[in-house]
Amino acid sequence: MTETNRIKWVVTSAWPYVNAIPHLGNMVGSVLSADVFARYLRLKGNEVIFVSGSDSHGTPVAVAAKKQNVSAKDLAFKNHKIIKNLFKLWNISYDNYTITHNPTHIKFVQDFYLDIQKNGYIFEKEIESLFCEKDNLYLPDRFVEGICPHCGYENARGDQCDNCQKLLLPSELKNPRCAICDSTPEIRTTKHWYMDFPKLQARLEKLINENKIIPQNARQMLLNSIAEGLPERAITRDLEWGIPAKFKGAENKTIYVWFEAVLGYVSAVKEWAEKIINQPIKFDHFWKDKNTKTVYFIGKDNIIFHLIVFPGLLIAFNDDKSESEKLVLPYNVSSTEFLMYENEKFSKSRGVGIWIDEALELAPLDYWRFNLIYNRPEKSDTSFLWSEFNNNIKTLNDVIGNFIHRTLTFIIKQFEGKIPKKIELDNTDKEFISKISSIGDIVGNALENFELRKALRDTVKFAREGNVYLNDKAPWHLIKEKKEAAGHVFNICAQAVYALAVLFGPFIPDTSKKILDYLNIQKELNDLGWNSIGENSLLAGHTIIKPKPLFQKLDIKEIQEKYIKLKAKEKGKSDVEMISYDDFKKLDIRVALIENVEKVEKAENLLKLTIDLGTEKRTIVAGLAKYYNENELVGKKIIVLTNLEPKKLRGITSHGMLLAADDEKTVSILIPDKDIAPGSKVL
RNA sequence: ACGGGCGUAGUUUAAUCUGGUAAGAAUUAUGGUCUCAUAAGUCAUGGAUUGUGGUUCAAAUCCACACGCCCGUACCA
Repeated sequence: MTETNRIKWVVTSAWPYVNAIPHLGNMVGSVLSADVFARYLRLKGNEVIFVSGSDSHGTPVAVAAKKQNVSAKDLAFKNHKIIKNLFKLWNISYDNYTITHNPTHIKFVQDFYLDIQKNGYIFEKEIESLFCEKDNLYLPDRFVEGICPHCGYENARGDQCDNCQKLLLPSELKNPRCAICDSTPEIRTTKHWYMDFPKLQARLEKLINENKIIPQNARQMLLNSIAEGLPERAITRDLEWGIPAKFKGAENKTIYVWFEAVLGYVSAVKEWAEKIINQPIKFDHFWKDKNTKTVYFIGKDNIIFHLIVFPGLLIAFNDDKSESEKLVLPYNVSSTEFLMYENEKFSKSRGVGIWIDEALELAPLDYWRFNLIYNRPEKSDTSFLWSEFNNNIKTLNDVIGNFIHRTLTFIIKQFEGKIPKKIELDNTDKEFISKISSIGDIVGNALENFELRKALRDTVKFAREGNVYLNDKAPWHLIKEKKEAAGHVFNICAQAVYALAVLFGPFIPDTSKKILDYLNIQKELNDLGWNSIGENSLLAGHTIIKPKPLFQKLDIKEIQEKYIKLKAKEKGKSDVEMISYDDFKKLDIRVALIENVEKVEKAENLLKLTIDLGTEKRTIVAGLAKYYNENELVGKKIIVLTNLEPKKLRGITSHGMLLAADDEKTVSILIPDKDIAPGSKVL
C-alpha cells in the first residue's frame, strides 16, 4: 500500500463525442470508473489530476449544425455545456473537463504535429478521393454506395460489400453514388499528410512487451496487430470543422479528430495548470516526470487507439527531446467490455437503453453509481437488467443501509448518542475486528488492480459480516443483563460504520458524506484518508447525530413505467418535424368500408382486409390481430392511406395502410364521426 | 472472411493464467429463527461448468472442432 503513496497520477477517461449525451454504457466504462479510481487515489494521499473533455470536431457535428442552421462551434459548445453539467450532477470529480475546441488544445496539437514532422514521422501523399459536388464534401469511404464489382450487389458501401463481405475501395464500385444525396461523385486528387507508424513498430512492440500491467487479453491482440504491420494513417482531412493543420501547403486541411482528441489528455492538464490553477509549472510536474503514472479508462473498442496510436504519437514527439522534456508513456489502460440494455445494444436511433440524463430522473444518483460499478463489465459484456437493478437496490438498502441504521439508532436510544466503551474481547469480537482492520487493504488492493467491481463487492460483503456479527452477539439481550456488554458490541459496530463511510467514498460519495455527517465528523473525507479505517477510528464518548435511513427501496415497476413514458415523450419530440402543405397534399387518405377480414396464417398480428373504396375494392394487410378480432371489424368504416407503395407482407400484397392510433398499450382504429360514403377524401 | 476475446445454477457471478477440496457466493424459491433495525437481519435446503472429441491418474481450467455472443481489421466518432 505504501507503493502508491505520494505518487503522481494522471487519470483520464475517454472523450465523449459532443454530438450525443452519454449513455450508461459510456458512463461505466470510462467516466465513472475513472472517477472511482481518482477518488480512491486522492483518499490514499496521492497527487492526482483527473481530466477529460468533449470531443468536438468532425463530420457529424458539422452536419448536425448545418441541419439546425447554427455554426458548428456554437452547437459544440452548447452540447458541451450540457454534458459537462450532467457529469457534475453525476458527481464526477474532474479537475478539468474541457473541450477539444479550446485555444490551449488547438495550439498544442498544431505545435505537436509540427514537432513530429520535424522528427521525420510525417510524409505527404496524393490520393484519389470521391468528391460530391452537390454536398461540397469529400466522401468518406462508407458514404459512397454502388454496385459491388465482385457479386453485383447493388448497395455495396465504399469500404465493404455487405453481401459478399469483400473489402472494397470506393473507386472499385460500379456506378458510385453519394450516400447523402444520391448524386454521382467525381474523382478528385487531394493531398494528405500521413503518420509513419511502420517506423514506430519496433518501439511500440517493446513498449507493449515491457508493460506488465496492461490486461493480458489486450496484449495478445496488440502484439498481433503490430506483427501484422501497422498501416500508415492519414492524419489530415478535407473538412472545415476541426483543428487547422499547420503543415506547409496544408492550408485547407484539418487534423483528423482521432489524431487530435487523444492529445487532449496532455493538453487538458496544460490548460488546467495554466488557466485553472495558474501554476504553469504543474504541467511539466505531471506530464514530464517519467515516474508519473498515466491511466486511461476506456471501452474495449478503443484499446488499439490508446495503446498503439497514442503512445506512437508520444514516442514520435519525444524523439528529439531531452529526458526532462519527454512526455510520459501510458502506465495502464483499463478497458471494459460493453454494457448492454436487457441483452440488446444501446442504440439512440432505436431508443434502446438509458441515457445519463434520463437515469437521474428515474432514481437517486448513488443507486446508479452503485449499480453500475457492482455490475461493471470487466470480463465479458454484461446487461443492464431491471431485475438486477432492483436486486442491487435491495442489497444497498437491506444489507448496508440497515446495518448502519440499526447500529446508529441503538447508540442514540440506549447510550444518548455517545459511542460506548469497549470492554473485553472474545473470539467473535476478535474475528470481526480483524476484518475491520484488513478491509481497507482488501478493497484498496482490488482498486489498485483495477478490479472496481470486486472492490465494491468486497465492501458489501463486509457490511454483511457486520450484520452477522450483530446477530451473533445479540446485544438487545445483553443490554438487559449488563449495559456495558451491549455497549461494547456497538463500539465495534460503530467502527465498522466508519469504515463503510470511507470505503464508499470513491463509489457513492454522497452516501459516504451522509454517514460521516451522522457520525458527526466534520473533517473532509480526503483529510481523514483511506488509512484511517481501523478498530479505534471513533473514540468512546464521541457524540453522534440521530440518523435517517440512508436508502429506501424503490418500486421498480413504477420506475420502469416512468422510463417508458420518458421514452415515449422523447420519441414524440423527435417525430415532430414540420412538413409543408404540399407534402401533406401528396397523401391520398380516404374513408373505406371493411367488407371482409381474414387472419393471416403464421403471423400473430396480421389481418388481411378486403375494403371498399367506393370506386374500387382492395386488399390491405394490417397489424391488428392482437387488438381486434375478425368479426368486430367487418362493416366498420375506417381511414386508409391509399397511395402508399404496395408492400408484400407474408406473401400478401397490401395496397394501402389502415390508420390507427397507438399509445404503446392499446391500438385503436380511426372511425369517421358521421356516416359518410366510402371513398370520401380526408383533408 | 481474418485476428482477438467470451460461454459456469432461473439470474448476476468466483475458481481458468499456475489442471487436483463436496465448483464458492449473491439473488430467486422453499422452510426455520431472532426482534435492535427500514416487512429489514440471520440460519438451513434445493439448483450450474454451451456441445462433441482429445491429452491426463485427474479437466470448468490444456488442445481441436462445432455452435452462440462481442470487439478489432473497417477511419464512425
